[in-house]
Amino acid sequence: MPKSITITEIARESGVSISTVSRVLNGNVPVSPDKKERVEAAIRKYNYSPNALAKGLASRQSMTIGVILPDISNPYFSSLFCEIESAAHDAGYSILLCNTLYRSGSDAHLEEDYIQMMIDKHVDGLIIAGGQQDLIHPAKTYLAAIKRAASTLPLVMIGENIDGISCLFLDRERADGIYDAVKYLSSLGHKRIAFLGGEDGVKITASRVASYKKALSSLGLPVDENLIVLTNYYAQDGYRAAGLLLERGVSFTAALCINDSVALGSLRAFHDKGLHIPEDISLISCELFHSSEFFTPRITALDRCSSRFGRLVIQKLLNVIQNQEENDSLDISPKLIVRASCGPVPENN
Amino acid sequence: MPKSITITEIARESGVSISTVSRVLNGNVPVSPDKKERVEAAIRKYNYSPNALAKGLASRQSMTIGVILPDISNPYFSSLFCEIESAAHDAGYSILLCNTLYRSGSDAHLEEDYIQMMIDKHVDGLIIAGGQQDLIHPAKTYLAAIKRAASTLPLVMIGENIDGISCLFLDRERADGIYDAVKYLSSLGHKRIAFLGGEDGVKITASRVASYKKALSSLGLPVDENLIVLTNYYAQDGYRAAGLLLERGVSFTAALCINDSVALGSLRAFHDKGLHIPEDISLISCELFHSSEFFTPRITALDRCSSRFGRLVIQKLLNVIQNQEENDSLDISPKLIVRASCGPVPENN
DNA sequence: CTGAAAGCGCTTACAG
DNA sequence: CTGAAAGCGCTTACAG
Repeated sequence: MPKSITITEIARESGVSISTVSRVLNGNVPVSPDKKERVEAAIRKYNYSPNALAKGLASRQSMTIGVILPDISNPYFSSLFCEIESAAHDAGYSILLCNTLYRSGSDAHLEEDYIQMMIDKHVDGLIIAGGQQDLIHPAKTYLAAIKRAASTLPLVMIGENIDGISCLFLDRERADGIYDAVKYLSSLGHKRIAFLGGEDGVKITASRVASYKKALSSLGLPVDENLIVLTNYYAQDGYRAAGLLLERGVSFTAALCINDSVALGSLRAFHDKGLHIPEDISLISCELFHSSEFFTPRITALDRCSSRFGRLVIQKLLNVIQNQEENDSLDISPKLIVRASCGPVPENN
Repeated sequence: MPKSITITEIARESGVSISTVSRVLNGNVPVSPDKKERVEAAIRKYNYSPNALAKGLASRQSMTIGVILPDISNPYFSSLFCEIESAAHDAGYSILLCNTLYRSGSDAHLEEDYIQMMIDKHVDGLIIAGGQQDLIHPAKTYLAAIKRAASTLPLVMIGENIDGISCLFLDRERADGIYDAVKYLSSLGHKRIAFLGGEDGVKITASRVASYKKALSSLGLPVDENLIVLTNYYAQDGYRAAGLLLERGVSFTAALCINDSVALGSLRAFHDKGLHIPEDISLISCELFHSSEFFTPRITALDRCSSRFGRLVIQKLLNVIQNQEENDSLDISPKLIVRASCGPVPENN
């Protein structure tokens, strides 16, 4: 690869000092028009563009933001990421993305390593979504890594507060959504409502299950642990959860699925057993991705405004990095999008 | 934020020169055991980790690989990315990801800007998937940017060869898959087979449509332009394409969809018009993502081994970066996964 | 408005 | 095996 030309060449070519070239490049200090013009001509002539590594080292700003998440192929994370990337790019930052593949008890890459890597690369800010922070009991080494990161750079964690870590926690979880969903099912006459998908030991799951139980109780409906089947967050997990529920032989007429992917898998599993939605079973997704409106039937779902939330996240981080005022508060309360997957309780129930 | 400690502190603390610290850090040059031990102790004591920016500047290796793609929320790109990221991480590289949001004629971020940014950040290698390179006629400025990148760093383009650009082109497209799909439909008695989704002016679409036409001809089936509806690559585009096809009022008994997302949308559109799959219409997806096996009905689809392809891409790039031997050739010929979305031609046809 | 100089935190010949 | 020195390509007080 050819050696790229540097600020020194541009300075020589235009007969000024490198300081002056730097000044026209950054445009923050006045430069005399004629010198400015000569420098700009040289820049154009050589198609010069400054080395961001050198610039970052000297200015202590890498103009890079780090994002660590477990699985970019999960629609929740990818839509979050798109918002973050887009706004970051508009602000002049590029994104270092780490996909940890974290799943509890799997052979994932270590999140701690990724966090250290972000520190080493001197990102100007770091966003961590998902992963061990969502565990009710994260590993000590993970917490230590988070703490170290928080003391080194602006850090935004997408999730619940963790004691002893001082950084910005942004929690998208809102309890009211689940209540609305259960109430809607209840209004259709459903009494035995299952909960499918999500993962044991994970905060989001625990909190949604808790909201579900609370909603049932407050509506005078029975809470039955046999109606809760936790697996994971993907279509295959919805398929498995629905299958397990049916195997248990408990009666139910409706189910909450933790998200669209799980709803898709559950749909498939019920269909395989000859059960129809919504005639036999009513289904609601607790978190809408972009696809559920195309399922058959179209799935009633909670819209948690993930994409707007992504914008909030990056805005808050940029505010911290740039020492700016807070300006935005955002309504991300979940909204129930009623579609075709719920119906009245079947007659024989 | 506190000032992070540097190699100088470690050198002072352990009573050696920074050269020696550098040597134990990189472990390529022999260092006496006692000094080595003292340095390592100091490193542990201060939890020291070298500044990757400074290291990159001095060593001319940023240990970063750039990936530019149009939409990470598209399952094709996200699964490709996951493979790339994982293998890159194993080799010690981190990934700078740019999501250009490129769609022909949209207000996307300029791909040229992203390419320049990658050059500025001195990535050790760059992978470009999708975007303007897939157009039959890319813009001149885009081609110029690609050319500049190719002359500056190791570049892998995922797509067809472009004249005048010397970099590694890796094309995943294989003609035989489409033929197999059409032949399978033909064997079920279908004669009027539609093509849904994809985008006009885009190479992949053009090549799949060409393969489709060629397959029809070679099987003695009629080619009818009215049976081809190009829109785009997402579920909503499949929905729209199927709707447009029905509006045209041409008769058909089967359809090829350009990918799983389009198949999902088409499925929904046909269902809305009271048409059943596979009883009324047989459907095949020309590119499998992870979800079609959960659709109702399960969709017969071509498996193009995208994830294995991702591994190939990063391996080739690393080979170039590290001047290594080529070792891997990979079978990525498409395989038809027969599921439940195709049936015999309805009797009245 | 401008240049010389020091510095950002590393690596890498070079001489020993 | 080891240290002093130059250098990577920028920025940023400092003095004028």
